[in-house]
Amino acid sequence: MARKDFKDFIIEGAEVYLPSLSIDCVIFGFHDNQLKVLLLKMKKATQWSLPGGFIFKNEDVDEAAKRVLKERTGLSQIFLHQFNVFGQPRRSDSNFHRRVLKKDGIELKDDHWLFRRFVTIGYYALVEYSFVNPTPDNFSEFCMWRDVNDLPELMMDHRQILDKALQTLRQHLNAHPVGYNLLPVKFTMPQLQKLYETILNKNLDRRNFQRKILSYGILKRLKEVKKGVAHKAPYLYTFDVRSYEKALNDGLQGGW
Amino acid sequence: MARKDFKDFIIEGAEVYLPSLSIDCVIFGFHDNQLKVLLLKMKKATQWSLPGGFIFKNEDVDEAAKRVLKERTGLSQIFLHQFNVFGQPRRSDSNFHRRVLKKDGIELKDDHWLFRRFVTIGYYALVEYSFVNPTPDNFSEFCMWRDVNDLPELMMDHRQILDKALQTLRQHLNAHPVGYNLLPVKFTMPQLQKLYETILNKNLDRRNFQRKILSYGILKRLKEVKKGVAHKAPYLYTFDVRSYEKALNDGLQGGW
DNA sequence: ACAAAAGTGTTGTCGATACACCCATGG
DNA sequence: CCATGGGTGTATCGACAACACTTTTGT
Repeated sequence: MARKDFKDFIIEGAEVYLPSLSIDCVIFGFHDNQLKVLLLKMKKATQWSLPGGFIFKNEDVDEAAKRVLKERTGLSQIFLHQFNVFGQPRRSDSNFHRRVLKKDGIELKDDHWLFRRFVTIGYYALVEYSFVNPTPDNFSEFCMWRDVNDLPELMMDHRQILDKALQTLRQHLNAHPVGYNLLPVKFTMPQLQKLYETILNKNLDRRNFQRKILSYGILKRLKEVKKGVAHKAPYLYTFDVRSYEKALNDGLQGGW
Repeated sequence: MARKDFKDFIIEGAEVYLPSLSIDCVIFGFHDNQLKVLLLKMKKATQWSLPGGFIFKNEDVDEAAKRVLKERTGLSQIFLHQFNVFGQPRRSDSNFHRRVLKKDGIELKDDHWLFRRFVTIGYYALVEYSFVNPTPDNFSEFCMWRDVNDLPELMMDHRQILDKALQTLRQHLNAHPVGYNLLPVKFTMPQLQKLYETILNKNLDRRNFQRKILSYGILKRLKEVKKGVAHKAPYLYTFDVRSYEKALNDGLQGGW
C-alpha cells in the first residue's frame, strides 16, 4: 500500500469494509529449532501486534484472512485455520490507537470507524520460514519473526489470542499431521522431531517417535542423505502429499 | 417480545445491534434415545431455521449467545461452545427474507438492515431435553425439537451449520466428557451408552463401554436402582461434578 | 421357567514406552 | 579412534476389543 492508498484506507474504510469485524492472524514458522511468530511493531508504539486486517463488504471471511497473510508474508498457498472469535466489548482500546496514530501525525475524529468496537476472528497459519518475506503494514515500522518463548509485550488482547492459537495448534497436533507447511520440502527425521518437541514443549523418544510418525504412512524416505553434517548422515524425507491430504481430512489417532 | 418490542426491533435494530454480525445456535437435546435439535419454523415459510440473534453494541459475543439460548429454551446454565464462523458473502439470501416477511404483512425497504450481509458465529449447546421450554421468536410460528436423523429443509446455509456442529460434537466426545448437560441428574449406564451411540451413530460394546467410562472417574454409582422397568433393574448414576469439571478442562484421552 | 436386560470377568492383540545395540562420520 | 548422532531391534506394560458367564426381573 502506497501512502495514497493508506489515506484512502483511512478515509474510505467505513465504506469498503464490513463494520464491527476484523481478522487477526497468528503466523507460525520454525527456524533454528525454535517456534516463531510473525509480529508487527506499530510506529511510535512500544507494543507489538498480530498481523490483522478487515473484510471487504463482498469478500469471503476466509479469503480476507488469506489476503492478510499474502500481504504480510508474500505467500499464497498456506495452511490457514480459523480457531476462535474474540468478542468482548472492551477488547480494543480506542484511546490506544488514537494516541499512537497521533504520534505518527495522523489525527482522526473521535467517531472514526477505526475507533469503533471490533469483534475479531482469530486465524492461525503454518508457513515455511525461509519462504516468508516479512512485510510491515502501514501502521507498522517492523514486521519480524519473534520467538514464541521470548515474546515482546503485545497490544490489546493479542497475547491472549496468540496463547489460544498455540493451545489450538497443540491440540491439532494430536489429531492431524503438521509439518508439511512448517518444514522445507526435504527434511530429516531429527528435524521433524525437533518441530514436534518445540511445539509441545516436551522431549520425545527418538526411536518411538520415528516408528509412530512412519506408521502414519505420510512420509517418503528419499535415497539421499543430508550432507555436510557431523556424525552419521541422516536420511532425507518428504511428505507424501496424497496420504498427507487424506490424513488431514480423516484425522490421525492417539496422542503424544 | 411483545408485538411492540418486535416493531422496535425491526426499526431500531440498526442502532442497537452490531452490524454485519449474527449468532446461530445448534441446540442439542436427547430424548427417546434420539438426538434432537431445536429448530424454528418461520411464519409463511416452508423452511426451518436455527435459533439465532444479534449482538448488542456493548454486549459480549458469548453473552449474546447465552441470551439467545435463554430466550428459546428458558435455560440459563447450559453448555455452550463457539465452534465456527460462517463468512461467505452469499450465505444469506435477502430476497428470501423479504418474501417471507412480506407474506407475514411486514414490508421493509430494500436497504433495511435485516437484508444486509451477515457473518454468523456458530455456537452449539447441550441441554437437558425435559428442562427446555421451546419458545418461538417473533419471526416464527413454531419452535420444536426435531430428530437429527430426520431433519426438515433448512433455510440458507443452516444445514451446513448444523452438520458442522454435529461434526464438532463428535470430535469433542473423544476428548471431553459429554452427558452432564444432556441427561437427567440420575441416569442409567444403558442410557449413557445410548447417548454415545446416538451421537456417534455407531454401536458400542456394553461391557467395554462401562469399563472405559468408569475409568474416567467422573461417575458416582448410587445405591438406588431404576424402578418399574422390565427385566433386571439397572443402577442409577450421577456425574461427580468435581471430577467432571476437571475432566472438562484437562480433557480425556483415547477415542471411540 | 424362560426371555431379556444388566452386572461382572477373562483373554488376545496391538500400540506405546523404555530400553540396547550397531553404524557412520568428523574432529 | 572415539565421541556423537543416527538407524534398527526387542521386551514389557497397558489399553481396548471380543467374548462367556452369572444375576435379576416381568410375563
